[in-house]
Amino acid sequence: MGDDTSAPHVRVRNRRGEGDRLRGEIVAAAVALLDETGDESAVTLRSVARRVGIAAPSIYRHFSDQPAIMLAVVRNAFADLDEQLRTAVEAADAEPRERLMAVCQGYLRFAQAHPGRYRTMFGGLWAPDPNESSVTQEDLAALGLASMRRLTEALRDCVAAGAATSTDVSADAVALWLGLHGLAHQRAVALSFPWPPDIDDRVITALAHLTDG
Amino acid sequence: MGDDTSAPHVRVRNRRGEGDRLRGEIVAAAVALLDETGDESAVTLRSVARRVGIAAPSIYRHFSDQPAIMLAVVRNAFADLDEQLRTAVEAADAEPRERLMAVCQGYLRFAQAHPGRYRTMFGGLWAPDPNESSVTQEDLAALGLASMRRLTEALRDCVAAGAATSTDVSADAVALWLGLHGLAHQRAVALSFPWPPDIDDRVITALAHLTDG
DNA sequence: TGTACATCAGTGAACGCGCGTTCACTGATGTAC
DNA sequence: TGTACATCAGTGAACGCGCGTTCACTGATGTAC
Repeated sequence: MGDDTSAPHVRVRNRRGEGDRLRGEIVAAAVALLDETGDESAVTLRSVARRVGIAAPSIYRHFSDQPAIMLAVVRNAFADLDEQLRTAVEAADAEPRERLMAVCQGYLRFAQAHPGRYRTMFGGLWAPDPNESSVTQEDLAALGLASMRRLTEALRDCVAAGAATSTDVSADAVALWLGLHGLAHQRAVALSFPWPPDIDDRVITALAHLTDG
Repeated sequence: MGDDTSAPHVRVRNRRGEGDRLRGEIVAAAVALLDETGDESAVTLRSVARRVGIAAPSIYRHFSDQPAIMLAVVRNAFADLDEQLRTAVEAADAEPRERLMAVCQGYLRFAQAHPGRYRTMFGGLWAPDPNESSVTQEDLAALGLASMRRLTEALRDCVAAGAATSTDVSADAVALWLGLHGLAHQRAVALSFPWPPDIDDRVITALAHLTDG
């Protein structure tokens, strides 16, 4: 569990022309630190460098500063989340209600499997200062859009099939996401909480306006 | 806006026997820093001391270490939240549906008015390490209970009056809280988000299983 | 009423630490001739 | 095929900073006699 025992990891320098590999290693190390500690502030430039097995200044070849690493981690996490939702919906059978449940459960599973990453994605603290960052506001707002879209489509299909009674799919999809987020976030955070056994279904069914059966 | 212009604040030393006043000033300063920056990590022992106008070591007379300040801030915030819910429900008229809406709106108003404090209360990062803190796990779990209770009671009254169709009030109150939390947290965090105009009612009505009208 | 003294409220200097960042550098390796 | 050299991948030492915490202290003030 000590830093010395994990990853003694004698790193071999990348071949000439393949220096960009290090970028990926840096992000992976940051993600690992985040998942292990669950604490954003444990992901420092120096801790990441130690984890990768390089000198701290080597990071500057790939990231302009420390917040840039966090930004890459978050982008990466949103891509992972969307990928998980995609495979969840593909694995489900054709029935719209099943597909919606699959998307929702996939979302909750992601949060439960990676609580540190989830908290960071939606915690807002990693966000670069808009005054001195080149990352635009729209750029950030777009991050959750892909997942939101999957949820909206799944809900729309339910309504079309008569499995849900929503009369404003876009707005209800947002409401449904808020419920999932509340659930996912609290699970990612709470040490103990009096969870009712069927809380997932309870939240999803109510917010999606699913019909009985 | 600079630290030098705000609070030049020549502090007068407390009278003998009234040293405990400083404890309150320290918590108030920590809350102010949290509300202003929205960032937990900006609340350091030294920044709090600067804000109060005392030397950093003076804090040790009242708090054993830095996490102890955060714990006091969080306890204080939960007490404030419950107080706000109490007055909200008192101000509402007798109709159960109105009272439930008042509790929910009071909750959302608190989060919107104090986003930094809200994030900290439910962010889990301030939590003292259970291994080296005397604060018990139950102690922490009890923090949100008072507010949860108010929500449950309001929902129960709705069901009794036929204004809501829940068949498991305790579980549905948790579900309702999760929706409120998702909403409150996302509002406290997001720089921009495509909020549907009636999102509050949409979330509350669905999760509380309110009947129409 | 006067005075010695214990206590209280708070200070100032110093410590070691990990942090982000800079700077000038090193040594291996692909490439141009 | 040989070789000079530009480039690339990464280093090591150092900087100033703010942090939490410790230590021995100071000076005002209430209290006991």
